Amino acid sequence: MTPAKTSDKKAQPGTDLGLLPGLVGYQLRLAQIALFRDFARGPGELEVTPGLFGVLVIIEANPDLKQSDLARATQLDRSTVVTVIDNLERRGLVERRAALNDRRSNAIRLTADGLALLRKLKRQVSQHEKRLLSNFSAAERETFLALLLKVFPEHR
Amino acid sequence: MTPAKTSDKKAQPGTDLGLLPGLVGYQLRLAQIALFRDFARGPGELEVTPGLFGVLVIIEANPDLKQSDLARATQLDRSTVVTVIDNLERRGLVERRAALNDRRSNAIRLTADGLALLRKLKRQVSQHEKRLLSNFSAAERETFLALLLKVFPEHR
DNA sequence: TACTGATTGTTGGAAGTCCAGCAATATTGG
DNA sequence: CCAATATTGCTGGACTTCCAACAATCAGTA
Repeated sequence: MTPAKTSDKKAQPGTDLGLLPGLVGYQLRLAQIALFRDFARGPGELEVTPGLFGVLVIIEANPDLKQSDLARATQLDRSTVVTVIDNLERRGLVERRAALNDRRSNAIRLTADGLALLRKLKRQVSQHEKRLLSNFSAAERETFLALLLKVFPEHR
Repeated sequence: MTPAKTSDKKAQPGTDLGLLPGLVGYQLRLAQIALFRDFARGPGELEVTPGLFGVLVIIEANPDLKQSDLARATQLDRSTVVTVIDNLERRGLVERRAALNDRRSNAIRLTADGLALLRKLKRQVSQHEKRLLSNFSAAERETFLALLLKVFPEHR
């Protein structure tokens, strides 16, 4: 959930990056940027960012979710979730209902359109992952995933 | 180079994350977010983001760098570099000089203050890396770095 | 039950980033 | 040498995100 459309930027080889390439933090950052740029790519490009995709998946998996819980699950601020849901609601992918037991909360759920889009997105994301890991063996993929989880274990 | 100060958000265990946790792209994203949040942490907190740190390192390693080259090296847009340099210049860490051979370009270099700050930052970043990899053996660190580089090899 | 404190969604303001387009300057081809 | 093209830094507008503060509502306690 950040800007970045589809510009094809490559690193400038002529420039000295100093100590950066040896920093795991730096490479993690670069990989994430590249990931974001690649996400929307591919034949059937749908107007969704990795963050929005995550939001839709979580809403599908947790019908009538509260916005605050969504915020916690996605690591977004509550106020950001307001904007995000505004966006998705305007596009008819999601709807806010009154929660049953709590008059403060909204119960968020996918609309039929939202569900249909999510189906397409899942296929697209699957392609994206394939592309991402095209150089990886199955074992490497597992190792990579395990190491990523190890970075900040307290956060999951 | 993104917002995010120091809020202590943890994942909500009660919420089903669906297929997300199995996606390398998702875990990469999460790790990057956690990385960002941790970056400024620590005893001597200096007001710099990972992105700004990278900018300073590159400027130090390439005296009289042009803004456009900086943009390519940092994967930022040229217009974003304008803002970033404005910021650093206002803080007296960096200066724009007229380039010698090209009247369009600026030659960016660190000021004495910038260099001094960068020294401190390097120590801080080193601590950050240690924290980041506190659960990693040396071999795991190497493996992790190698796998990160493998994600989008065409970009380096 | 009535207070006190927490939680929920929202708004407003700030920051960082992107893209499209601009004028000034460089570079290249005829 | 000149015209066409490319590059450079910059501005303006749009997004996304954050934080701080708020009113409404809920939950726990005296």
